[in-house]
Amino acid sequence: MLTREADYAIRALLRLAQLEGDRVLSTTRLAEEMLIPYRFLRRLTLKLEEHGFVESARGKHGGLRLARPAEAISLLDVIQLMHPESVAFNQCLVDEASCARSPECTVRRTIADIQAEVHHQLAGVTMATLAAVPKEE
Amino acid sequence: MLTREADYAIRALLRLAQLEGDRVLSTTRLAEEMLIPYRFLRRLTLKLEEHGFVESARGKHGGLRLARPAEAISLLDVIQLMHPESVAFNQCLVDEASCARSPECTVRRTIADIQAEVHHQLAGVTMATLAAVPKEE
DNA sequence: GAATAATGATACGTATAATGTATCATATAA
DNA sequence: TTATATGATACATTATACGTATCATTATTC
Repeated sequence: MLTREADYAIRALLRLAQLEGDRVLSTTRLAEEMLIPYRFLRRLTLKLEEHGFVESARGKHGGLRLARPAEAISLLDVIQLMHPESVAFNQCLVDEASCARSPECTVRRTIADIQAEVHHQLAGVTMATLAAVPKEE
Repeated sequence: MLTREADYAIRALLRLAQLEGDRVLSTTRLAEEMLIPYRFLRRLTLKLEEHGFVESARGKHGGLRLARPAEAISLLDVIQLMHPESVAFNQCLVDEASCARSPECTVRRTIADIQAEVHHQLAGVTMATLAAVPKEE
């Protein structure tokens, strides 16, 4: 399950992907448009900036823009940044030492295969993909 | 991420799937063999029984066995019983009313598609599938 | 029939994390 | 110089995952 934080991050980045040129959008408007709690978004965008997903302009008429092409930001990227565990399918696939069983155990291998497939799919959807969908949102 | 409860349930059912005939296995041994905390397993098996996954025999030499064929118990079945949220990929896919956005929003539809694919895969792996793997566990 | 070994049912405790809010500092445009 | 923006943290509140504990009931075996 996506956390709200990851969900909000995806929606915020999607909106920024829709901006033209090097326009910026303020966090205030971003929060309003995407129905995200303002203060939550503020904290969240700091992390996005820290990790090179967005750039910010301070002061009046400041705001945010993507720091890299929308094609270069996948759902997997965002989720792994915001909440790595939500794309891990079992504890042992995050922390090997957390499980006393064999690393080759049937359950682990089976779950790992499914996880790999999901990661592949999540990596295939980028902010450009989402932004290209005729908007209904 | 699978919860420990779901993980344990899968491992317990897998072990029971390996029993021959209508043999039973006690919770004590099941816990030992599959490295599951005994009391946790006790509570967990009640739920499995309540929902028709296992049958129990009480008294001395009692224990548990599968209540239906191993082929008829998929990973999806078990996870959905133990922890439905862990196979839901977003809050809005569990509780429509939790989100004020359009049901047709891009993010929701995209995540829903990926969720459907994962469910398909989880439904394709049964306790019989797992039990058939040459054991290394 | 008493002792033993098993499950049935439920209640309790604790630590972590998700979600959201608040505060103060800093930068920039008009 | 004022207003509007972000930078950086700290705080509060639930919810829940995980594990433990307790008492009752059933069936086998000697």
